[in-house]
Amino acid sequence: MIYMNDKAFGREHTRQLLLEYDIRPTSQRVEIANVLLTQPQHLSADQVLTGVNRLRTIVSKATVYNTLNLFVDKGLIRQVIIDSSKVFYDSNTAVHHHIYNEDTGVLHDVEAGEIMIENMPALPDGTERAGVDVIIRVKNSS
Amino acid sequence: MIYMNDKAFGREHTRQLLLEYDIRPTSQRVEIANVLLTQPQHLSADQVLTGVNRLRTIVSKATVYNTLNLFVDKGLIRQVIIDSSKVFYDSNTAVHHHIYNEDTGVLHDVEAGEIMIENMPALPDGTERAGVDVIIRVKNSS
DNA sequence: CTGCTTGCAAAGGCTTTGCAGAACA
DNA sequence: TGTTCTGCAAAGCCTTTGCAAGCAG
Repeated sequence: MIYMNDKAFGREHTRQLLLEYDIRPTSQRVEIANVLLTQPQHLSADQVLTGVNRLRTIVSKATVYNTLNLFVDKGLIRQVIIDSSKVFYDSNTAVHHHIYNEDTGVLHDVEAGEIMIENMPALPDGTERAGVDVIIRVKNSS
Repeated sequence: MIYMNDKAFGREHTRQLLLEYDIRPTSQRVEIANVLLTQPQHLSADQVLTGVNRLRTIVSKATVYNTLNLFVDKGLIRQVIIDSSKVFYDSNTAVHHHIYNEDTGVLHDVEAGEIMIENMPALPDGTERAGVDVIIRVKNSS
């Protein structure tokens, strides 16, 4: 299992990481992965696009979208859905939850161990658990 | 009228409900609220549009969107965000959570009492809780 | 060679908005 | 009368897709 901290190293490590996730490490994919691993954890597709082309245009918009979808499919990152117009890509694939400030748009991580969910209800017949998302929504106290 | 002869949610009842939420009960709003209250609980904007115009066109698309946003702002309904392309409007305003079947797209309610969340983490300074969303994602067992 | 990848532009889907006319207090 | 609503069409946003050219194995 790869842990967060192991991900943020140089390009060679990024290449290895992609290979471990069965992703061919093209130069664009390495750059995108590097942005995700180096920047603050929660980035929108547009932020990734901006980050990767900071110095000069390296990757097209279409490739950013396609690559992010690929990474999600392969399990390298996961989507965090906050509201209908805000999809974030989270390079922390460990089980954890989120606190979202509705006023500022800031998203915080909450370690899985910090929240105890008990009495998990019975799942519908023929189904098994795929994941649990907890989003604690906060607002600035007035 | 139509198939909505449900006595529990007659037009007069709906009108009163809107007034309680500080919403002026125009005819369009009453129709939209009626659809939300008599149909299965989780509807997309498009499903609301279809439902309300089932027999003949009563409400425009723009008004459906504007009205749903108004209802959310006023607290009459709430949004349930499943993924970036699936926003549902939930007329169950009681605190509760959801089970989402990723294979079938079916959304189930979970009574708040069925899940115990303990050790709620400290919130960031200057913020107060606005709500907690829990989505249990399941898939069909293979 | 053959199959992936990439990038551009175009297409899509969903939602919001500008504005004029209608409804309502 | 002055506000508030509604509906149409247009505009906006974000994301995906078609297709031709570029690369990799």
